[in-house]
Parts: sequence; structure tokens; C-alpha cells
Amino acid sequence: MTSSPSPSRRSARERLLETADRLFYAEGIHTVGIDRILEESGVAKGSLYYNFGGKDDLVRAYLLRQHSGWVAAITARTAQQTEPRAKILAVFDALIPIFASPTFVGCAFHHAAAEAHAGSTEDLAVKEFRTWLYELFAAPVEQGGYDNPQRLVAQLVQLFDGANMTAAADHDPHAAGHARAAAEVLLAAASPS
Amino acid sequence: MTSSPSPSRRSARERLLETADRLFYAEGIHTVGIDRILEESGVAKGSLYYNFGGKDDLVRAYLLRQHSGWVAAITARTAQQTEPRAKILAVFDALIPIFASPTFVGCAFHHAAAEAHAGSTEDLAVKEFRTWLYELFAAPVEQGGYDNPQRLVAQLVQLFDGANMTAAADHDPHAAGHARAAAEVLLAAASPS
DNA sequence: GCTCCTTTGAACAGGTCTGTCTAAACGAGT
DNA sequence: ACTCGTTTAGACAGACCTGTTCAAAGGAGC
Repeated sequence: MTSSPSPSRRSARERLLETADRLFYAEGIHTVGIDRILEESGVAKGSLYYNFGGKDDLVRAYLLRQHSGWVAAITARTAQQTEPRAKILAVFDALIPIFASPTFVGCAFHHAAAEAHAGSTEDLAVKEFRTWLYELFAAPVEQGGYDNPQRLVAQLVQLFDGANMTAAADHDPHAAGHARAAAEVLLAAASPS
Repeated sequence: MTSSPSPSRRSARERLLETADRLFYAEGIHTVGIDRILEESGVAKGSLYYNFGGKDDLVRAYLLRQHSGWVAAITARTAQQTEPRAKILAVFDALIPIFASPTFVGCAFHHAAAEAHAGSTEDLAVKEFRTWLYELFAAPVEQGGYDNPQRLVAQLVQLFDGANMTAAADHDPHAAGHARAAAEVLLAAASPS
């Protein structure tokens, strides 16, 4: 079935998705044509239209893969924490290895948002990611009983976005650490007792 | 000359730049073809290649215009302030009317960075903007004698970027206010005495 | 009236991209 | 051996994009 690859070689679908992920992320969705993806993945064009409906479906699968990657990387860290404050700070700790990756060029959803038309596949995927991002902070903030929780969540999301931007655009190796330190200060200032 | 428009109608250069600014910003540089710009500005194709060398030069002029817009909007506010703390907070006050504009869809340089190839016209313009942005905060931070100035500047830039992201992607009407409040907390925590 | 800068309209070439189609081959399971 | 899901290779159409070129007209200043 869909999850049983051929023995000698991975399926065309897997190779397409992996190559699309690499190229779309590194160079942009609009910039990369399907011919590039087909050439670098060694897959025939017919296989793309057999496995996916077209480029749009491939883009959707790419963004879903990116979303899953963020969820996996961050919940792996936050799930180990029980205290609300530690859960929040763990998000920024999770950014450290992500930013350190040699292929990191920023948050894929920031890029997708920049290229997206309203109502497009990219736009919908970005909205889903943003919803998850807010909930990621909203849950522990509420649990911690912080002052002005709505504002605090917005500020933490801003730090998350800003850290991604500065890590990518300015190649700041301490972006995650700086954001974490800022989050500590904000949490201390919003602590109830 | 270049600054004396015709009496009845604005010059082709002006009309091109204004239309390019509107379309590039709203829909992206790669997405918008010159034919769209020519059609909506009512300028002949020959005039584009007479005034500009081609699309690349038009893109360069568009990003320069955006850069000038940011500088004008922000220095108009910061120049009124004398105290370092007030100068820094004035940057975030300047964001309020910018974010409130009905045509605001985020920082043009965030979008350009997402579309840029390394070494491209967009890439160079983004680097210049980022340099200006850091200096915008670095000067008053140094003047104010704050603790760990390098980290503080990075954190303020992160708030600036994050506010732009949340204002655009999430349509948060309080993005600038939240970022300003966060900056106040960070400045208080880094105050020397 | 003359000149020169600017603008116009239109056509053309060359390139890229997405999407479709066809015919053939492969390979695993029955 | 047969079937069916999958993959391959290539050709093709249709659309869009950038850039170039040309002849002609407009308009301001001298």
C-alpha cells in the first residue's frame, strides 16, 4: 500500500516529496518548477500526476510535512516538561538545533505566507500552522495563571517569529538564546504572585 | 529633468514606480509580471525599458522606495525623542499606523527575503534594510548604557520582526502595542542602575 | 520652427512553466 | 502465467514571462 515501499528503491511518491521539500524550502515554491523536482528526484513526470494531482497537491503535501516537522521537533521538548514556565521556555530551546541546521533558511510558513495568494493552498496551510503556534503557547500560559495572558501569548509568538527571522536573515547564531532570555523576562514580569 | 513631471500627467517613471510598488508589495515580486504593471499603470513597454533597464531595475527602485518609506515613517517619530528609552519605544509607536493601513500585508523585506536568491537584487536590498534596522536600535541602546547591549538589540529586532509577522499573518490589531509593552519590560530588565 | 528627450503601440523572439497524453515496461501478489 | 498498480520516457499544447526592436508621435524649451 502507500506505506510499503519497493525493496530496492523508494517509491516515486517518497522521492518526489523529499525532493520537493528540499527545493521548495530552499528556493521557494513559486521559483521551483516541477521539472527541477522531477530531474533531481529521478522521477518521471507521469508519476507526479499519478501520485499527486499536480503541483498544487505536491505543495500541500510539502507544507503538511513541514507542519509535522515543527510539531515533532517542539513537542519532543515540551512534552518532557511539566511546569508551565518550563514548557514555554522549552519551545525556544527546541529552536536551537533547528537554527543550527546547515539547511535552515527560516520558517517555511513565513516564506509560504510571502508567496501566498488569499485562499490559496499555501494560505490555508499557513493559517493552520499559525493556529497551532498560538495554541502551543496559549495552553501553558493559561495553565500558569499569568497576568494578561492574551498579550503574553502574542508576545511569545512574536519572539518565536522574530527569532526565526533573525536566525535566517541575519544568520544570528544566538537568535534562539536571545528569544529564550526575552521570554524569561516577559514571564517573570507577568508572574501572578 | 528627473524631478520635473509633465504638467497634465505624471511621468511614465513615476507611474511605473507607483504601480510596481503597489503590485509587488501586495502580490510578490516574482508573481507580478511587467505586463500587469504596464497594463495597470497605462505605460508602454518601451517606456519601462527606456526609464529602467528592465524588471530587475524596477525591483531595485521598488525596494529602495520601501526602504525610504520605513526610514521616513520611523525617524519622524524617533527624532522627536531625546531619551534613549523613548527613542526605542517610539519605533514601536511608529508601527501602529503602519499596521493599521488597509494595504498592509507585512514588511516588504520579509517578503523579498523569502523570494530572494543569494546575491540577487532583492538579497542586497534586504541586507541593507537589516543593517539599518539594527543600527536603529543599536544607537539608543548604546547611548542608554543598557546591560548586555548586543543581546538587547537582537531582542528588539526580534520584536520588530515578530510584530510585523503577527500583524500581517494573524491580523492582530494590537501587534504594535504588544511589542511595545514587551520592549518596555526588556528595557526595564536591562536598565543599568 | 527646430531639436531633443520622452512616450507610445505593436510586433517578435526565446525561454519557462504547468498540464495532458500515449505507449511501453516493471514488479509484486495471486 | 496473469493481473493490476506503479513507473518510465517522451512528445505536445497552451499559457505566461522577459527582453528587444522598430517607427512614429508627443511635448517642452530654445
